[in-house]
Amino acid sequence: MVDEFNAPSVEAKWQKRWFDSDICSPEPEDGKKKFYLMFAYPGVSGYLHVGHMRGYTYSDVITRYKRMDGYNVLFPVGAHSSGNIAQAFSRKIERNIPGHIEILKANGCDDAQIERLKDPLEVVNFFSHIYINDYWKKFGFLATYDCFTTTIDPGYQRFIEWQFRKLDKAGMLFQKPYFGSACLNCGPVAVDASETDISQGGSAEKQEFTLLKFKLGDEIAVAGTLRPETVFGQTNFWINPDVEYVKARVGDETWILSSEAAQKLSFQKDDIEVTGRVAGRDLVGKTVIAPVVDREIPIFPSSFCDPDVGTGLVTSVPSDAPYDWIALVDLMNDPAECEKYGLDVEMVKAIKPIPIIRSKGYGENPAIEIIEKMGIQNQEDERLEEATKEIYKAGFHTGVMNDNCGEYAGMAVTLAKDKVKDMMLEKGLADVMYDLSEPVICRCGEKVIMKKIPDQWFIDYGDDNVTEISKAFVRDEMNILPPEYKDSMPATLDWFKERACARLGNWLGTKLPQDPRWIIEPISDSTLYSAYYIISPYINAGSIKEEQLNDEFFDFAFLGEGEPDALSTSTGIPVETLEKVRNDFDYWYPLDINLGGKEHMTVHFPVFLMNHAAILPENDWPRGIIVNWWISGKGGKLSKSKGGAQPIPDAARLFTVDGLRLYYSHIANPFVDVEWDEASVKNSRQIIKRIWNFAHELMEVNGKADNTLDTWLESRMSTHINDSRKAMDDFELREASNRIFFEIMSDFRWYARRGGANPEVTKKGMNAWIRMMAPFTPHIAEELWEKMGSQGFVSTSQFPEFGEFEIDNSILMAEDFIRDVQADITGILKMTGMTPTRICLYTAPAWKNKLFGMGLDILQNGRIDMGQLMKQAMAEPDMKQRSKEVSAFAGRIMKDAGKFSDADKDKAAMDFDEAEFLRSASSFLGKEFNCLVDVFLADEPGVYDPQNKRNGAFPFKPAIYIE
RNA sequence: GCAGGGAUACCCGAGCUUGGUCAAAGGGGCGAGGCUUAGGACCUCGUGGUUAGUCCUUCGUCGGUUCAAAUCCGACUCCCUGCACCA
Repeated sequence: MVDEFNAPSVEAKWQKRWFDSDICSPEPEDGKKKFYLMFAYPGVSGYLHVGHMRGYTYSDVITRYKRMDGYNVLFPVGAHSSGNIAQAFSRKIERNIPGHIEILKANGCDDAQIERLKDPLEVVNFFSHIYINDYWKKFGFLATYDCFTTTIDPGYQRFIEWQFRKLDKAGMLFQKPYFGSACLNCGPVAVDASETDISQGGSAEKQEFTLLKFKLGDEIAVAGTLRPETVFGQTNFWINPDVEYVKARVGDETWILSSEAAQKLSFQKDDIEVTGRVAGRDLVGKTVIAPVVDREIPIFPSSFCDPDVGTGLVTSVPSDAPYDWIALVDLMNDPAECEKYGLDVEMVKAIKPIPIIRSKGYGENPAIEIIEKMGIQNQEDERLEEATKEIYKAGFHTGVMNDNCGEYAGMAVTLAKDKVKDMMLEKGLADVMYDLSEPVICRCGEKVIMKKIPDQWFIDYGDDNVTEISKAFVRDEMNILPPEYKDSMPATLDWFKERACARLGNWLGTKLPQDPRWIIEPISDSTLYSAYYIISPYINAGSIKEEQLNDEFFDFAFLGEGEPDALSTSTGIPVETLEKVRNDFDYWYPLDINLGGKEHMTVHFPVFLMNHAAILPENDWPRGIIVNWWISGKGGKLSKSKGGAQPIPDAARLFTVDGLRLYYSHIANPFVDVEWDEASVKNSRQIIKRIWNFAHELMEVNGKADNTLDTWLESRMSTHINDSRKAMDDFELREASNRIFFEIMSDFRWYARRGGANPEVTKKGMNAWIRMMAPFTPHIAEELWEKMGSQGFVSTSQFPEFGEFEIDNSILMAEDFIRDVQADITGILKMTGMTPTRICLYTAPAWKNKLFGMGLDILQNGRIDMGQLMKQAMAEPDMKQRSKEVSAFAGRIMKDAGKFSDADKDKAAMDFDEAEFLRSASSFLGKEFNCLVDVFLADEPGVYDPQNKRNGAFPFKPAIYIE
């Protein structure tokens, strides 16, 4: 019995040997082809989970293959540490957020370490080491660890400063006002579902309210709306009688609005000052002049006006706003309420909705329709939100403005919305206010508001030139997977306009060189780092000092500008070092593959490409992108109860590293999300063990040579090598691993089952097999490689070449044939339920074989052509005799012949002697079915055939009679 | 809102770009047998319905193109995903 596969010790053994060798520190070699791959580095956000290892593992498998295919491979790793994640992490510890510390402890973090992690820099430092040592090295990644860098390293920051000066020179940096979310204590905060900065409101959206100005005597009542195009349908004005509004001076106007709105606007306007107050109830019953339509409309009371939404004042468009209509209905039905404010009920009842928009699926007044449809009774009904959204959606997408909308008549709502807004802004009838769709609370507990940033810095990704050259490059030069992403990339590049690239808060990152008050934000400092990886080993080793990294250095290293002698004088870097750096860059660049998760599709990958296009010459632009999807838990995140939440090193122990690597490679193609399913992972682990045991059995093989079977095994290996190579070259890891880990194994089994036992051929096959496994499951491959007595690392051996094995198509075909016969016999046995004592096989008569040969001939020259076959056949006297049979058989023959349409196969088929082959295989079949097996020719006179089965024989499908 | 993806047999998942060789790869699960009777390990066969190896009906729904469609076209229904200063 073989020793059990001791994964932990085998893993440790080979990892030590690899990392003690120089595999991971490649040097440029003249004349040797190179391959440069990186994965989008992870943000330092704490412990990672097994899902993250999927894409990283792809990277290692691909680069291992390339290395074995004769490439010099550069595969650097790094960590993204700028932005607020490290800080957010520290703050979570300080605030003792539930669950946070538990996760740390579960991952083996002790109290003292947790205490130290209150410092964001320690977070970066600590987790960088975890990523390298506990994840990537533990998984056996032959990455170029010398390159490791994080985005807050001083050298990296010099690089980013250089990059931003380059962007500036290219005219891609500019400033303009911007409205962003911010906390009054902490400055700018990100509002997003991950809620790194905030404690509540992650799903809030930025909303733009158009502020409509209504004349009310000398003052202006300001109503906020999300639908400026509906001003044509205004019938009245809503105010909450129970709210105290404020008067505020804005420029030379006096506005009436809620105090909350005035507060919000104070962060968005330079000159707003609250000057007084006015009770809502005091305004009820007055009239205002509605903008655009210039109509006098009455002010009515309502309870739905929320002072914290918009301005707390609302213009009423009952045709298209469910709230407005139901509030009117409420008021009509409540004479007492009218009385209270001195309103004439009849006047209220006289208000008629004004149809302004035709939407698909709705009549004149969509709001009324939907209220009736949903059975909404009054303005307190919570479903009004839903109704509003529904109408908004229908109106926005399908609506067309009515004839009563002036110059906008007939215009689609999507267009009219902005046109009407712009017109009002231009004429001074309206203003704009930004708000969040729901309350957002900062981590510090303060409310998050929308704030005007008058001089926000942007990168102009809308630059026509950069956009166009990037699009063309994607189309003509880049290898992007999946193909759908390649197809949509040009549209994404077009869509990408300006992007805010720096912030004023207290974040980790590089100061904007043009204005050091700003810190460059984390997307914008991670677009060109594949270039920095080339020089980071020098900085890590101390042969280039951070202070020597001036712009001239980067210009020389990355652009080849300047002279090394002069540069050496100005920087103090030796000329040889400078020349080596430049040579490295020349050799390794461009990047061949940037591999990253699907979250990068709309932001990182496009800006990554466009920065290259803007700064580097075209022959240094990236050649490829591979996007990988995620691993999730059932119905969402990975979790303790459903598995997959354990620390990565624990998973590696439990499932073995090779098991996990095989799982990632084989479970699905890279372009779908995968649910972490522990049964599947265990199965992958089992496969590793199975291969271990099976390989040991194969090593014991000690039989005789059998030319047919040996050649068959070799031929199969040839096929597998050819197809695996093709799959790997196309980055189809699933296809390749399926072949290597399942099909090759099953071929070895078949070989043994048929009686193959040649130790030389077996060892030769195993030698290739192990090399093919190596990119996927390097640890077991190395161990088996060593046991087989091979020298050196399998990791640095040559991936099998197509010519290593003999290939004989006729033998491949013959084995397929015997399997078909076996399957047919099994089928009959299953149907009849009999236990055979004798099996008789009858090969097809000569005339059928002849006709079959004709069919193959015709097929070789083109497509199936029944007419020609019949014509040709009838010319032969022996065929003519049995013309009826011939025509019946011809249709079938052409169909079967289709199987041999392959040029090699049809030749083999023509020369194949079925009877002889079956006779040689009869002892095998006899063993399989445990009975006597006889082979006859169907046209042999007087053959034993009690049930007259032999007439059913076809070429490659012998007739079968079973007793 | 902008952009994109998918619906395949008990389950997961190939295949669809280049229509025929697709009843539809490969796993898992389940069933039968073997091997072992030490740890649910391993091997073989089966797993739409039928019949001596055939034939029939299937690849979200409806319709179309074609001698021929899971594969091409149109419509529909239902799921999912990314992005919006999060990386």
